[in-house]
Amino acid sequence: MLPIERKKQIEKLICEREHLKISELSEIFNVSEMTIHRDLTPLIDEGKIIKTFGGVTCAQSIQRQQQNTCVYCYREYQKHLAYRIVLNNDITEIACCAHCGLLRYRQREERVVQLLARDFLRHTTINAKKAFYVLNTSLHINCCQPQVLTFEWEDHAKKFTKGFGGDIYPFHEALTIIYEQMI
Amino acid sequence: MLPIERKKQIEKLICEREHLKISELSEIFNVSEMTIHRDLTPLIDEGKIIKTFGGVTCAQSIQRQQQNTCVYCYREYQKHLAYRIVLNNDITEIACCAHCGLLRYRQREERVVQLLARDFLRHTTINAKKAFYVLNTSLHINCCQPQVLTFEWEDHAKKFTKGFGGDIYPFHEALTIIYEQMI
DNA sequence: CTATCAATGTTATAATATGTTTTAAGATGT
DNA sequence: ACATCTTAAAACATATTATAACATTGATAG
Repeated sequence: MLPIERKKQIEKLICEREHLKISELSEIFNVSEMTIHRDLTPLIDEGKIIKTFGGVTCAQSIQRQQQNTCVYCYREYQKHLAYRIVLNNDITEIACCAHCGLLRYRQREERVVQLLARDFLRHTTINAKKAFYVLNTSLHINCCQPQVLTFEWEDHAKKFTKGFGGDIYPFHEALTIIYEQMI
Repeated sequence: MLPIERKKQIEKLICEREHLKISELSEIFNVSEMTIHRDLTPLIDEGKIIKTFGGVTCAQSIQRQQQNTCVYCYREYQKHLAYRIVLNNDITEIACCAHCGLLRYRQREERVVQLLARDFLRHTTINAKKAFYVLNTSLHINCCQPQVLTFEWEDHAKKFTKGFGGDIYPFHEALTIIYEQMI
C-alpha cells in the first residue's frame, strides 16, 4: 500500500471509530508505531484529529460529545431534526427534535428571543413559531415520542398528512398538546 | 506496443484504480521504471495525476475526497441525500443525490459491489438496489434535476406520492429513465 | 555506411520512507 | 512523592524510490 493511501485510510478510520490507539493503527496497517506517529503529524497540524497519550481522537467527535446532545433529553441530535432555542444572553440551546424543543421552550419561555426549527422535508431553517406541527402521523422517525414534525408551509403539511395521516397544529396548540401528553 | 499507446493506457489505468505503484506499472507494461517515470511527467504537468513517493494517484479522486463534492456533478453534497457507491477496490464514491448516483452507477457498473442510498423521510441508510425511486414529484429539494427521491418501503413512497404526486419505480427502471432523460 | 534522433535502459547519487534504538515525558499505583 | 510502566519524540541506520547523467538500441535520412 502506498503511504498516501495509508494516510487517507487512517484519517477515515479515525473519523469512523472516533478513538483509536497508535498501537492499533500500527497493527492494522502493519507498520511501526513511529510511522503512524509520522502519518498523524499533518492531521494534527490541520486540526483534524487530536492526539492524546497513547491514541488519537477525531476532532469533530470531541465537539460532538460536548455539543451535540439534546438540551432536554440528552440524546444525540441529528441536524435535520434539531430545534434551536436562542436565549436573551445569546446562548443557543439545541433540542433533538420539535418534541423536546417545545418542552424546553416551556421551561425557558420568558428568556427566549428566537425559536428555530427545520422544515421536515426540505431541511431549511424556519421560524418555529410560524411553523406547522404534525402529530400522530404514521411515519416514525426514531426520535422522541409523541413524535412532532415541523413544516414551513401548511400546504406541505397537508399533502404529507394526506398520505401518512396525522394532525396539523400551529405552534401554541402543539405546545399545549405535547405538554399535556407528557404529564 | 507503441509508446503513445502505453501512455494512454497508463492514464486509463490510474483513473480506474485510483492508486498505482510505479513498480506495478513497470511490470504491467514490461518496461523499466525510468520509462514509466518519463511517461508520467506530462500527466503530472497537465495536473491529471499526482505523484507521491512510490506511486501515483488520480488527481480527481483526491480532490473529491477532500472537498465533500459529488463524484458526478461536483456539487457539495448533503449527508441525508448522499448516494454511495462502494467499488471492488474498497473505495467509496459519493454522489450528491440519487440522480447523480444512478448516472455514476452506469459508468462504474462492473466494479460496483454495493450501492447505498438514504430513505428520504427517515434518513436511514438503505440498499439502493431494493429502494423505491420517486420521480416527477411536486416537492423540490434543491438538488439535481430531474429529481429522484429514494424510499426504503413502497408503502412510504405511495403515501408520499399521494400528497406530493410523482411516479414510483424500482432501481433498474429508475436507472433507465434517468439515463434516457439526460441524453 | 554513418550521422542523427527518439526511445529506452543503466548506473550513480539524492531524496524520501521506514524501522530501531535511545532518551524524555506522561500515566498509574502505592 | 516516589517507583514503575507506558508512550512519545529524537537520533540514527537502513531500505526504497526519484532524478540526473550517460549508454545502448533501432530507425531513418542523406
